[in-house]
Amino acid sequence: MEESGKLQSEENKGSMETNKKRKLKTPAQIYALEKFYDEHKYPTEEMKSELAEELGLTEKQVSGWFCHRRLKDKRLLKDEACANGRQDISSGVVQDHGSGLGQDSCGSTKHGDYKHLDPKEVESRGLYGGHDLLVSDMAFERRNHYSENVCAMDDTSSESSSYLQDKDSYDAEPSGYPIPNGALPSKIPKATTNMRYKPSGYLKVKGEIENPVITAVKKQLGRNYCEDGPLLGIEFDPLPPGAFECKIADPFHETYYMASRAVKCSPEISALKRQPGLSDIYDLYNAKCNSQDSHMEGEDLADFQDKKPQQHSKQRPPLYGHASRLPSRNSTLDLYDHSVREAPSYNSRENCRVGIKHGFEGLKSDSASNRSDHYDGNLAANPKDALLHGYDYVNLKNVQSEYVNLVPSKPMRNPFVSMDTKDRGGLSGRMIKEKMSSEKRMARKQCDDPDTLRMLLLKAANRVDPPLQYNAKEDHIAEMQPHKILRSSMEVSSSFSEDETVNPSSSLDEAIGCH
DNA sequence: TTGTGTTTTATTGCCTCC
DNA sequence: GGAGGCAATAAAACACAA
Repeated sequence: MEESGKLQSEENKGSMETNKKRKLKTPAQIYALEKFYDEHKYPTEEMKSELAEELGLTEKQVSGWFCHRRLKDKRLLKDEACANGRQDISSGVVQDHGSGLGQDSCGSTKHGDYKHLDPKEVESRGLYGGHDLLVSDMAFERRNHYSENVCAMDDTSSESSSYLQDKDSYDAEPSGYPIPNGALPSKIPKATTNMRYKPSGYLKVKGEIENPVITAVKKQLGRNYCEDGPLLGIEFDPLPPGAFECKIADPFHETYYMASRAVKCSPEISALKRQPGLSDIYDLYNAKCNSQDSHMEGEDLADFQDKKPQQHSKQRPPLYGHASRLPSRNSTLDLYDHSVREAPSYNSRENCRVGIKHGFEGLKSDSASNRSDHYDGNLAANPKDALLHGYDYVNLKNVQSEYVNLVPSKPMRNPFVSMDTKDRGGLSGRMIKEKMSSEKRMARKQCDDPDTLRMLLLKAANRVDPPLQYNAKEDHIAEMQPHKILRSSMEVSSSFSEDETVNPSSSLDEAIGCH
């Protein structure tokens, strides 16, 4: 805490001396804060300290952020209330698609309740994020689709289910939530833990009851079902003509196609797939996305690359100018950095902006310093172990990387669970543009940032699903073909030795170096 | 490239509660 | 009186249109 505080203050000093510019929080920090805020609108001093420490911020900053965040919520709630009349008209469509619980989440009475509830009381009661959703929650959830997305793999909408379980987990020992591959992040920062990083699976949503569709998908996938998404290497059959003309008419039978729809349907994606480099990752991502609005994916990678230099030039000086200035430990900031920077692709306007505003900046600033520092120190230093032993070294990164993998170019859009439909419907042109822009940046970031890329690749390597391509019991994890992924995703021409296969780090570094 | 609008962050003052 | 929160304000950062 003090370290971080000092760190922060020193940084602030340094920056303040030159100019008293405010510092944007990194996406990682934003994410952590948002996540935390999602659970604790009014964190205690202890929590703040903890969070501040984890994020490398000062308590003051954290407090201020929460304060502003509450104000923001309030304001948004107000706006929401103003727009309520209009929303009510279409509430039938708006509410919780596919879950059948829409009425619960959008009741006008909830709003009234909120108005009469002391926020602190509300928070202390754990109403936020719980089943007993308030309008504020809904507003937040809509806005904060980022967290939704993150949870999309942890649990597409685990807000309700996980919260109750986790509500009082702040002081609980990080138990290491099982992540999709069965690996347990052995060490998850408290702040992280409290942010409900429950990689309980992409398809774990608001309970089975709430998402029969998801259950159906699971059933359909059978043994091929992977908690955190489709299997690497799965090739979905081409869609029959006109497969998408009918919108999830029968989700129980069409989910299979939906899962691949994003990949197959979008010409941009198809183009992307042809693109050497991100294609595999992209596939990985897209396969997981079950995206329904592939039309929004119209971001040409070439376009990314064209603009890349421009973006680079726009980058501000690194927030953390030097790795040495950072604590050696794995801070939450660290942990989040890889993933969250790419992650902030909220559905909401607000969150969208976060992604836009912070995503790139955070990446650049941190990638130059702490990431290489800590990340390499942990994962790259012994990526083999990281691979072999799950995610011991990667901690939250792994959990986050679940998300990272999903966000190379677009946010998670779960057609079953999210409020995307509504969001999209409500998105202004600008929002959409921003959203797309944000997605674009995210993808670009992942191309630009070696560490992120490595993270992606490693994650991808870990995601090769044994049941499909290997016998999980027989095949060693080292055989998860990281090199294969590398080749396909990085277009690394060189062949890798066995050692390289075992030690993806070197290969990755090499690849990244080439990159 | 520039102007404009929006969002985010930081600061400050006031209020309430213990 | 101190701590914590809220609200107002300023300024920076950012996106976008002209």
